[in-house]
Amino acid sequence: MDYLIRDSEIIVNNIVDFDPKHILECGQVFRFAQEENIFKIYTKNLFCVLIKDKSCVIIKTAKEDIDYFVNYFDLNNNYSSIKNDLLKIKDISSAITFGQGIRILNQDPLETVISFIISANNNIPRIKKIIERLCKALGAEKENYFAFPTLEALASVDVQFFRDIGAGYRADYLVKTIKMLKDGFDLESIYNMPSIEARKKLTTLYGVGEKVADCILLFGYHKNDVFPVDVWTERVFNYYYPDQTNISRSRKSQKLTELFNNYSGYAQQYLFYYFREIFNNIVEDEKWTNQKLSFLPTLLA
DNA sequence: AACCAGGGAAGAT
DNA sequence: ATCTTCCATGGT
Repeated sequence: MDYLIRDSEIIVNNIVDFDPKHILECGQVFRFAQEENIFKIYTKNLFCVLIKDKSCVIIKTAKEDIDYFVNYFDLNNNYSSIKNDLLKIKDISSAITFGQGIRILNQDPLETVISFIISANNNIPRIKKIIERLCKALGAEKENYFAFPTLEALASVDVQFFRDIGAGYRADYLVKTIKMLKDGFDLESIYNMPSIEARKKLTTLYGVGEKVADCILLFGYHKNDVFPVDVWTERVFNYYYPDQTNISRSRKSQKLTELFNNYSGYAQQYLFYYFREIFNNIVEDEKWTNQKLSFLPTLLA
């Protein structure tokens, strides 16, 4: 076991497979704050603090929420073994080394659905602000933060509310989807569905297309056999398959899923995180050689 | 089929 | 400093 529980703390010893920075920056979660080596994470109506030490990470939370966070951080999943299996499929060792501390969180389905509708065609700083305002306006007030709103609270407001918190044209999608959820769309039933069927059901929600559905399946339901393709992972695909850059995103996602099977979600996270970072830093970073830069034309195609 | 609909970050001029 | 581009979905 890579962790132990002591009172109201979880101590994670294997920090090769657990890095708060990697976990929080790989695009799966929006409610967190970082200061030095302290990370605050808000999820559903719960809260925890991560303290990064030399050789361990300490997760502090309320004693009664320990079990929730063991599951939330996916602590009973062996990421060393996942990485090992991934490398047998394709040599993505640089991506795995770069984002070695990534874990796929087990997030609340309702929060994931609402958050990723907001995420569509949007940037992370703005997504975070919209969700913050949403929680502040409709979430239960806790000691130092606001919980994510319940479905009932979400259903109590109108389109103008979502416009006012900055959701833009996604306001309509949110109102319509929340009404569907209120009218009996069963988020729990998704857990037991095969991914293909689950995706079909999720895309009937307003504002949920294929990419958003895949994010919900991966981050809200831990379905590992989906590969969300956004602008960054499309560049990953174009890099590996320079002769197929013109096929649709949907086909690209399908091809990547065929390649990685049940490891698709993990592969997506390592590859997304690595390619986004290297591309963002590539121009100003002088240590990148011409040889390493040579893949850029296909990467950007 | 091509375009638009918030808006803020980030790059370009 | 100000302009332009980016972003995923659904409707026209």
